Parts: sequence; structure tokens; C-alpha cells
Amino acid sequence: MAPLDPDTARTRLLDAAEDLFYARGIQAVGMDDIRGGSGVSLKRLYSLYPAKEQLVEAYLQRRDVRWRGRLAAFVEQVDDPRERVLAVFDWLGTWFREPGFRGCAWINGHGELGATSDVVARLAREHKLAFADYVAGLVREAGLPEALAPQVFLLAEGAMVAAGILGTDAPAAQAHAAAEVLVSSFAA
Amino acid sequence: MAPLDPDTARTRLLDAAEDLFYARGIQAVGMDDIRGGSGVSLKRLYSLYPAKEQLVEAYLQRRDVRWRGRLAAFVEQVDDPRERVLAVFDWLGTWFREPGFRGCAWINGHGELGATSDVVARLAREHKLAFADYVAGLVREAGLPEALAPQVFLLAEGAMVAAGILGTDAPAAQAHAAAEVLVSSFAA
DNA sequence: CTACGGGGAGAACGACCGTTCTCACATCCG
DNA sequence: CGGATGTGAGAACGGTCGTTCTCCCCGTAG
Repeated sequence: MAPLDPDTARTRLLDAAEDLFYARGIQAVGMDDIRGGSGVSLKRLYSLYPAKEQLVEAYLQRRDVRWRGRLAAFVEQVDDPRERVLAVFDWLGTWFREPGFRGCAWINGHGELGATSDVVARLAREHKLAFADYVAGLVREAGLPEALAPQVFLLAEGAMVAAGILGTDAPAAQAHAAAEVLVSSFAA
Repeated sequence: MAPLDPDTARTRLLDAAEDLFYARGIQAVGMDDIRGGSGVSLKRLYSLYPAKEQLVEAYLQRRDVRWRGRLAAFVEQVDDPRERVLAVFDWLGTWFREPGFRGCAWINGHGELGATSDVVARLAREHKLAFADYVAGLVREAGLPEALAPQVFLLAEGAMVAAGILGTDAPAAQAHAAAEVLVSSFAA
């Protein structure tokens, strides 16, 4: 067995961490599960991430980049700036329909460890602020009033929670309809 | 030390369970913490709730009754049926401002144990459906179209999540403003 | 060829936690 | 009075988990 170079070991670890942490919750996954899921030895795991919390941090950071990247890629396919705001909810719908969807990783992580782990609490806050900022940018570019941004953000958060807990994708369409009313209430 | 009668033992246990589970998360609280917080011996604890999951279940059930009771009591102080719908967000605001507020217990519990415990997943679902039903009743009694109900519900859920993670009560006012626009978009 | 340094597999350790057991004592009923 | 019952305090047990250690193999440099 050829020794694994650090980069691919890191990738495999984060892949396994993301699968397992997201599907089962962070506390329900042991380091040994990560080892089994990644094929990377425990020794190497601990040499790359000296404690579980650091693996969790890396997992959430990588997922944040990817999640916001996928959202932005989807939204940018839409031309009309006002439609872009609404496209956020179309993206949520496709996300909710993905097999294995279990709600928002940061909402879940915050519920699990927000009171215990400063790192998780901070990453959840940062992720939500970044998402809220992104929405605010879309609203601004659509020439809509700034007060609309947090409203759209709250609709999106509510849709994530409801879809995660109730196990249905209906909240995407419902939030979309609500956002449509909000946006068009400011139509020229 | 006079032996405690079962009812007050149960009450003390649930009081301690609610304080601790809500503040720290369910998995972060041990049975011994419950014993210490309640003053009820471990033996009695296990005779009343033979497993931790049953104590968790009782905690969530009692909190559900109380939470929806407090909401209803607040909303019923408002006379105008249309204002009642918006009063939900005023109630959220006062809740968010309570010391020790840490988000919605069911959202947090679902994030923590939804993937692991069927009981917690079911109670979270039931609680959210009950809240959505309550909102739907308010919307119906205000003579507003049914489609508005899930939109108001999602705004409320989003406000809870955002307030819990970001640690501010601003989402209550923001969601209130959004709901106001939605409601008045159907004004006669 | 050989000494060595890194890596893999997995045992081992120490702490924690849900649950049960021990034991001494108080209480109640004959 | 005396024995059965139930209770509290806390020790004990069994399992899990994060983390570290042991041991052995291999590739390589001198």
C-alpha cells in the first residue's frame, strides 16, 4: 500500500467527515467512523487534525465554501436581477430534493454544539451572516430597498428548518411565493 | 429527609431537565446533572423515567404545552383578527429577549438528535405541525387566504433560527414587517 | 546490507456516562 | 417489638469515545 500524500488524505478525510457528520450529527460520529469511512489511518488523521474539533472546523469551512458556491452558480444563471432574488428559493428547492437532505448543517450543528463549542457557534454565525450578506447583495443589485434583504433571508432560513424537520420540499415553493409578494410590493 | 411524593419529584425533575437540556443541549447533560439540579435521587429518577430518552420525551412534551400556551395567551390579548396574526411576531420578540434564550428547543433538539432518535424527530415534527396549524387558524379567522399561513409560519421559523444563531432579537421585527406586507397585500 | 524514520493496524488508556447494585436506615403494619 | 418495604447516597459496572501507544513493516540513504 503506497503511503497517501497529505493532500489526498485530507480530501478523503473531509469527504468522510462531511458524509458522516451531516448524516448522523457530529457527536454521533466517532473518530473511528471517520477512519473507516476515509481509509486513512488514525495516526495520520491525528497528524493532520490533532483534535476532533479541528476536523469539525475544517468540515464546516469547506462545506461553507461549497454551499455558497453552488448557490451563487445557480443564481448567476438567471439574468433578471429581480428574478435572481427569487432564484434563491428555486435553489433551495433543488437542494431539499437531494437524497440525504437533512436540513442545514450549521443550524443542526448549532443546535447540537452551539452551547458547548465556541468554534461551532462562531462558524454558524459566520455562515449565516455570509448568506444574509449575499442575499442583501442580490436585493441591492435588483434595486430593491434594503429592508427587503433580512425578510428574504428569514424566509430562506425558515424554509431550511421546515424542510429539514418536516421532510418535505414544499417550504421552498411557499417561501418563493412569499418572497414574490414582498418583491412585487415594491414594483415600480 | 421526608420522602418526596411522586408528583413533586416529577415536577422537580422536569424543571431541572428543562433548564439543563435547553441551556446546554441534551447530550451535554448527564443523568447525574439532572439529579444534582433536581435534588431527586438517581434511584427515584429511574423509577419515574426508566431511561434518559423518556425524560427527554417528557421534557419536550411539557415544554410544548407551555410554549404554545404562552403564545396563545399572548395572541388572545389582541382583538383584531388580522392583528392577531402579526402578534405572533411580537410574542417572538418578547421570547427572544428573555435571558437565557438559545433558540427553539425543537429545532435544536432535531439538529442534535433528529438523525439518531426517532422520538425526538417525531416530537419536533409534531411540535412544528401544531405551531403551523395554530398559525393557519389565525389566518383563517382573519379571513385571509390559506396560502398565507405557511408563509407566516416560515417567517416565524426563520426568525427563531436567526435569533438563536445570531443572538439578536432583530429578526422578530424584521419578520413582523414582512408579515405585515404579506397580510396587507390581501387587504380589501 | 543495514540502520532508521515514517506509516499502517489496531490495542490500550483514561475519562465520561447511562444504568444498576449495595448497604444502611427509616417507616409502617402485624 | 420485629421484620418487610422502600428510599437515599453513592459506589460499581459496562460500554463508548477521544486520544495515544506499541509493534511491525517498508522504503531509503549511507
